[in-house]
This record gives sequence, C-alpha cells and structure tokens, in this order.
Amino acid sequence: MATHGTRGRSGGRPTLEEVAARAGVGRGTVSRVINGSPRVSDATRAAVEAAVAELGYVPNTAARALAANRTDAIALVVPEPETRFFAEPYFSDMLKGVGAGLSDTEMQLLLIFAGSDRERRRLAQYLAAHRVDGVLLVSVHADDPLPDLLAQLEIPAVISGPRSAAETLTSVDSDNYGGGRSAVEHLVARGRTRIAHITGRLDVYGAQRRVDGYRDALSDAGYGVDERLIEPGDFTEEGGRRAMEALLERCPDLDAVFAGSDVTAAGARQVLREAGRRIPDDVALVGYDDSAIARHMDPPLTSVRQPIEDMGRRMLDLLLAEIADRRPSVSRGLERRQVVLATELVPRTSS
Amino acid sequence: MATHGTRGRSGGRPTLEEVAARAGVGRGTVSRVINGSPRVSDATRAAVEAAVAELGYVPNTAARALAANRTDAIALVVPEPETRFFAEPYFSDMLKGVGAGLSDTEMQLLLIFAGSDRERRRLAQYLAAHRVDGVLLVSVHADDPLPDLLAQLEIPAVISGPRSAAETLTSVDSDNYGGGRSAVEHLVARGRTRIAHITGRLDVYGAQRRVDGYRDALSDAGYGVDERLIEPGDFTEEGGRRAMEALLERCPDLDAVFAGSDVTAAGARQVLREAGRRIPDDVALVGYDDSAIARHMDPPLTSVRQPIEDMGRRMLDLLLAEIADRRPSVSRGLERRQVVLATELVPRTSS
DNA sequence: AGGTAGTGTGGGAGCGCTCCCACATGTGAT
DNA sequence: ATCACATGTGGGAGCGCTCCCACACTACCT
Repeated sequence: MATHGTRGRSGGRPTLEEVAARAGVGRGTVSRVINGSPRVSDATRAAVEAAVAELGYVPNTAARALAANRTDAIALVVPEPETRFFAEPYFSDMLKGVGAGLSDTEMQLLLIFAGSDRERRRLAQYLAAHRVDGVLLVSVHADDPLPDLLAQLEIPAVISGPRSAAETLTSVDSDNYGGGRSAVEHLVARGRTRIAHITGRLDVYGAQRRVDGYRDALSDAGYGVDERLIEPGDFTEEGGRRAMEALLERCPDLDAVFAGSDVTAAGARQVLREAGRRIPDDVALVGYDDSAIARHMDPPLTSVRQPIEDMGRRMLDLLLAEIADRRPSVSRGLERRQVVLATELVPRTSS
Repeated sequence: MATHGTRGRSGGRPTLEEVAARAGVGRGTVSRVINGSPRVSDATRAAVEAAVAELGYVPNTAARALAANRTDAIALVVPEPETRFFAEPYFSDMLKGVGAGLSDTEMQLLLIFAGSDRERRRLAQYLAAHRVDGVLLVSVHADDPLPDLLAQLEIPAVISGPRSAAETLTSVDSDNYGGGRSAVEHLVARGRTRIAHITGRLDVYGAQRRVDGYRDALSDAGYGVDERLIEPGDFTEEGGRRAMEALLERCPDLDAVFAGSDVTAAGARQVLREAGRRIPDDVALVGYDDSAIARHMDPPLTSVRQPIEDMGRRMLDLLLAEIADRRPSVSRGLERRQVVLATELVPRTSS
C-alpha cells in the first residue's frame, strides 16, 4: 500500500480505474466508453455506463488535458475594454450565438477582455500556455498583432471581420459592401440626391467596405461621389455628433445621412435636431447594425441589419471544425475559409 | 530513446525538466523558483530565471492542475439568462470589480450563465468535475439549490446577497436595510408624509431588508406604516408600472414613491406621468441602484447607490482567502464572514 | 569532538487520464 | 484445415507537473 503521495485524498472522486474495477473491465475500455468510441460491444458499454452512474464518475479534466494535450475550452477574445463590450449590443449578440452553438458541446467558453496593455500581456501569456484549444477573435483592427501571435503559436482561430482583403485567418463577416450599397440604394429610391456618409473607424476593414458600397451605389445611380459628403467617424455617439457638425457646415444642402452605426446615427440625430432639420422631412437618416437603439430612437431609425448571432454561430462551427482537424487524425490542410453573410435593410420612419 | 508515446510533439514547448537541465539544477529546484518558494539561494534562483527566459518556458497548466489538485480558475456564476446580465448594469459593475482584483493574480475568471435548466445541469456537471477552485455567486434567490450543491461538493463560494438572515455561506452585501431607511428619511425630510414603496422581488432577501428599513424609518418618523402603501414589484420596468397603477388606485393621496430599483422607478414614472402627476411637485420619486438610467431619467432620479464594484472586489478577496485556507497548509475552519457595505443616497431633482 | 539544528538541493512517486501495442476471439475465403 | 482480417479488450507507458523524503552542507551549540 502506498503510504506515499496519498496527499489527503479521502475517498474523493472516483477514477477511471475504480469504474473499471466496478464494471469488471479494463481501464482502456472505460475510457473508450466515456469517449464514445464505437469499438466497444453493447454489453460492455452497458456495464460500464452502469458503473459510471453508480459511482457518479466525472472525468478529471486536468488529467485528460495532460494526457491528450487539449483543453476542451475555447476563448472569445474581445480586444476592447469591458465597458465597450457591455455598451454595444454587437458583442452580446455574438456571445449569444456562440453560446447557443456551444451548448451542444463539451467545450467550455472563456470570455477574455484585452483592452489594456496589461490585459494583452496576460492574454499572450495565457495563449502561450495553450490554455485553450482555439480562439474566436472579434472586432480586430488592421494593425492588431494578436492574429499573428495566434498563427505563430499554431492555435486555431476564427476572426470576425477580416483585417483586409488578404486575410489569412478563417473569417466570418457580414456583407459590409452590400450593406453600404443597400443603404444608399434605399435613400436614392426615396428620392434623396445629396447623401452624406459618416464612416466607421477606417482601420476596421468592414467600415472601409461600407464606404466602397456607398461610393459604388452612388456611381451606379448616376450621381457622382462628392468627397465632401464623406466624413470619418469612429462608431461612437460623440464621433457622430462631431462628424454631423462638420458635414452640416460643409454641405448645408445635404438631404440624407448614412451613418456607420446606429450609435453614430444617434449622435448625428441630435445635431440635426439642434440645427432645426426635421427627420425625415429635411434629412433622411439611416444607421447600421439594427440594434435596440434603432427601434427606440425618435423617429425609429432605418438601419442595416447584420445577422450577428448567426455570425457567432458560424464562427464557432468553423473553429470547432478547425480544432477537430488538428486532432491526431489526418491534418488535411484545409483551404482557408472566408464566410460572408448577407445583410438586410430594415426600413423605419427615419427615411 | 522512446519510440513510444512521443505522440507527435516536435520540440514543442519546453518542460520543467528541460529548464532544469539548462540551468544545471534539479527539477524540484526549478519548480520552487517558479512557485516563488523562499527556500532557494539567490544564485540558483537567478540561474533558473535565466534558463526560463532563454527557453521561453511557460508552465503547463494541465500538469500542474493534475499534480496539485487545483485549477487556478474561479467562476462567476450568474443564475440568470444572459439577456438580463447584459441589460442590468449591476452585473457588469460587479464583473468590473472582480476583474480589477483578479488582475493582480494568476487566477482565471470564468463567466457562467445558468439561466435555463439545461445550463444549470451543465453547471452542476462542471462543478462536480471541480473545474474551478471557487465560485462567486451573484443574485441568488431564496430557494436556489446552487449554494447547497456548492457546499456539498466542498467548493469555496462567496455569495452576493445572503439568502436569509441565517446564511451559512460567506457573503458580501450592501446595507439594504440602511438603504431603505435613508430613502424614507430623505423623503420625510423633504416634507412627504404619504410615502409608498414598490418592493423588489421578495424572494430576494435584500429586497425584504429594504422593506424593513422602509417600515422602521416611517415608524421612527412618527408616521405609522400604512400597509396599503406597500406594493410588491419584481425589479422590472413592467412590474413598476403595474405596481404604480395599483398604488394610485388604492391610495390616490400618496405624495412620494420609493421604488425597489431604478428600472422600477422608470416604470412608475411613466404611470405617474400618464396620471398627470408632476415629479417632484406632486409626487417625489426615489429609486435604488443609482444606475445610468437614474442620471438620464427626466427628471434625474434620486437613488440609493450601492458600491457594486467594491462588492465585487470584496467578494473576490474573500473567495481567494477561502481558497488559500483550503490549501495544504492548516485548515483553520474560518469563521463565516458576512460583509456589509454602506449605501449612499444620491439626491437629484426627482425628490 | 559530538550533537542538533537549520538551509538548499536532487529526484522518486504519483496525480488520472489517453494512446497504442499486444493479444485474444470471431468470422469468412481459400 | 489455413490464412487473412476485422472486432474487442487489457494494460504499459507517458503526459509535465507537485510533493515530499532523503541527503548533502553549513552553522552553532554543548
């Protein structure tokens, strides 16, 4: 009997070995049953399952992780301060989609914020320790080093919104170009001719694509693109206000505004109000995201809906597939996947 | 050379053994340095640290967890659907406090929602597998079985808001009784005499305590307690509306309302408006939580502030202490701790 | 000189799994 | 009967740590 190394465990949790003894089989067989291997006879499987139930056996994750070199956990990394995470419905919707997909799985989801430098260092450490099998990365800016770190560590990752047209990571995105187009086409159809655009942060690729859509739709409609009607914003309300003020001063004759986000639109709306412009009579307003704020705005805001929850779901599926492909089985260098989901314009009374 | 069990590791991450070889010391010594044991000479420590840096060594968490029987992770369990979590600033503030405290630590925080039955089963499984060293439990109702499960599994836990006066778990709470009192005292000082109360969910102990404070403050002020002025709510806006309607019908002469939460106050405000009562001229209104909504309400809402972020911080500290006390060292059955933090009335124009 | 502490240090044993080789045993084709 | 091959099964080895015992060495007392 080992008087050694028994370290205070007092008949604690049952182990595989104990289940095996109880079921009258070997350790390997129990492991096979637990992991759903088909190479077990029905009778044996039943016996093992009975033993598991009787003993209340629960696998020891640490031991499994050590032996199998995997963690059964993935991380949702948000390279933003927590405040933004809670303020923007984008993130919570995405989380909802991921969570829904995860509930069919044994996988555990970790939510990691990497807004500050300190948090980023922690994250780097965390990833270096391979404490997750894969990473979902949302809201990444063009110059973010995180994707490269992930690649270097050979950690499967899926990104929401490619960093550029040449993105190497698997990505899921909504059709920002099409979304931009549809907003403008809608305004054109409503008879607007002087359509301004307050962009999102231009170091976010999706924001650029919306601008592209805006330009092309205007060209296609036969209106030229007046560069003075384009003003950079940053997705925030304050940014929307500033941009709207600049636009109003520069082009007082504008009759429509396509804002880079609903929050931006809210900022623009305030300035328009203060300037005595009625919405939609004098100026039509279209937002982006179709978040709760759009429905509650006065007047309700026309907005371009992104299927964010679906995006989360798709990201998860792709990540799980990539993780599965790295497992002992064959590593058939998957082609890189870039999934793009359609957007949809939701018309309301602001336009 | 082992041709066996080498399982595809191709000069992967360095191990303790490799660091030891590099530094010219034994495995145990490296472990001691990594874990900050004082029983290492300065020269040896320096040599090991150099080797660690050169090799870029990062401890394998799974191996550590297996050998030491701990996970270096704690969970923040929210027994609510995710939607509520994002909707109520209470949770995000608490998360902020916990996160701040955690950044000084090696501990990892997991956010777990247990709103649905399915999620609760998953959680139970998760806890049974001892995948966390401790649990922070927020927003627990009186009949929740979770605390008992935790106790049975002998997992250290700290609860925000005791379930009753006889709470056995370590808890951190704000002074709900005092908060209730201060709201009423404030209204009395403002000359109000017919003060109604829309309660919170009464299966939440804190909501009961606010009622107690309300009653005692009224008694002390020399006004009796008119039971008809007390109407149960449930912390929601809709509940506030319903309660306010009932109150107005039953006691049209009321001149003040103390609501169980800011959101409830928002609901009450709507009904008061519709009934043609001016705030604060006809009816003074006081909320609870001092959330963002209080500042943005029209008119700005007087509210009782709870130091939620501090509460999160304190909960974390207590949990870490409890975890530390279970470690190999002496287990000196700590006295149960019930921490109560002060609340503060923030007067605004609604009263 | 002989104890008796206290420091550092090395390394064996073991944590509870997964992986995989070895070995049955059971088919069907030759 | 003989070989081939699939199907089940047991158990050794090893994942990378922590814990702790054993054994130096050094002091500092008797």
